[in-house]
Amino acid sequence: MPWEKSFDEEAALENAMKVFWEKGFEPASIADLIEGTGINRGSLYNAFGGKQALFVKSLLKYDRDTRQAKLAQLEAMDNPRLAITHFFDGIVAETVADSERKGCFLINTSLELSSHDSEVNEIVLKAMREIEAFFRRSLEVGQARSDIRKDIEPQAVAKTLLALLVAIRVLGRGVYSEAALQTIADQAKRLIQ
Amino acid sequence: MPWEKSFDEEAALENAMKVFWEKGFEPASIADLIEGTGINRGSLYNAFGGKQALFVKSLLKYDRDTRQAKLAQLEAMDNPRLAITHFFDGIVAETVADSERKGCFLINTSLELSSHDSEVNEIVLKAMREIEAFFRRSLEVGQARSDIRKDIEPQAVAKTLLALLVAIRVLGRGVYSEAALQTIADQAKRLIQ
DNA sequence: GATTGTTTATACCGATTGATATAGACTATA
DNA sequence: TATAGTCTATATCAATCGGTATAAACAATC
Repeated sequence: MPWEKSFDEEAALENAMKVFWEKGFEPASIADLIEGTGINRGSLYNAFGGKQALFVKSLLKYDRDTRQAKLAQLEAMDNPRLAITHFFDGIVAETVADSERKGCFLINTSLELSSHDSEVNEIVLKAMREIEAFFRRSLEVGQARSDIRKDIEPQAVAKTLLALLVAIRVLGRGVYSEAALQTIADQAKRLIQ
Repeated sequence: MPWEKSFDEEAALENAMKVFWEKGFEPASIADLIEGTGINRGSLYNAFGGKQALFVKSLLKYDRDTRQAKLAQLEAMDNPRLAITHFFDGIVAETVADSERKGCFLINTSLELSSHDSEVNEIVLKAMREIEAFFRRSLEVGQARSDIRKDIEPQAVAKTLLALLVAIRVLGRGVYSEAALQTIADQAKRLIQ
């Protein structure tokens, strides 16, 4: 064996993800990705395949590191009502903390690509389904523990919470200020009070 | 005078709008616009300027023909609660009726371009602001007529209604089925009951 | 029928796109 | 030190992008 890999493939993927997240699939050029990752053109193609493959890897990494990690953390709180509350407050805080207002990579992708690429579409759909499932599960457990009002339908309210989440992410990209986003988040919390 | 204009500029703009609506600004090529409008390359540049100018004209036309027309129609009902109810039911019906699931041109644009182009951004922002203002006005009038519960804050609920509208438009592009969208619409109606 | 302005049909421009190929620098093993 | 594998640097590819230019076809006025 001559030489083990030198550049950090995971770090490169992390940087590629940021480029795609910020610009989207089409507008992100190979030149952008080369500059963003810091690795060479040849290495990039060798390590990740092509632009499309790198995008899919980036999206999966985002889903893993951001969405799945967040849901696992909230689930571990073992306090459904508080978990949902934290979720929404966290989303607002996260949205306004990002000076670039990139929004959510998954939701951005759902509007840019989902209709064109079935593999990407599947990733986005799975993420949405699992967030909704998390809400529903939380509502049901919360109701069982008499911590969430029992006159709501978990199935319907879970969908509405996902809707409000999506809206905060979309409107947070430039339309609404922090106060306006927090207003929506507060209404979400009010739904399950 | 030699010859009056022959091709229908308004019809061409209508068709250009559909192309941009379906594909978005970047992915829509000049070739697509030529094919979509049916008019020639030279005529297109002569009549509309360039791609960017044609996009702005298309977006303004959509805003005029779709959003402004809809709000005016609902306002004319002079029944705030029913107007909001009709609005949401109509959006769901409209969303699922479109087999291409194009969503809302304005909202799609807000995610693709608003951060890059200030003129486009202004058009989108104005549209959002006016929809929210319509909701707020409707809620206030409805409360004054004791037709809408008075324990809600029009300002906050108007923002939430806009959020749910945005979400229906986004999730309607491929994530959610008609039933799921209707569930969200029903929750919106439930908010003001 | 000549003139005038609008349309269409192409050819073309420079720039950029994603992608491939090649050559050389580098480092760890043998 | 020779070899093998990985990296960088660069040249290049065909295709496509938005936009411009040119010339012919066309119809209404004079």
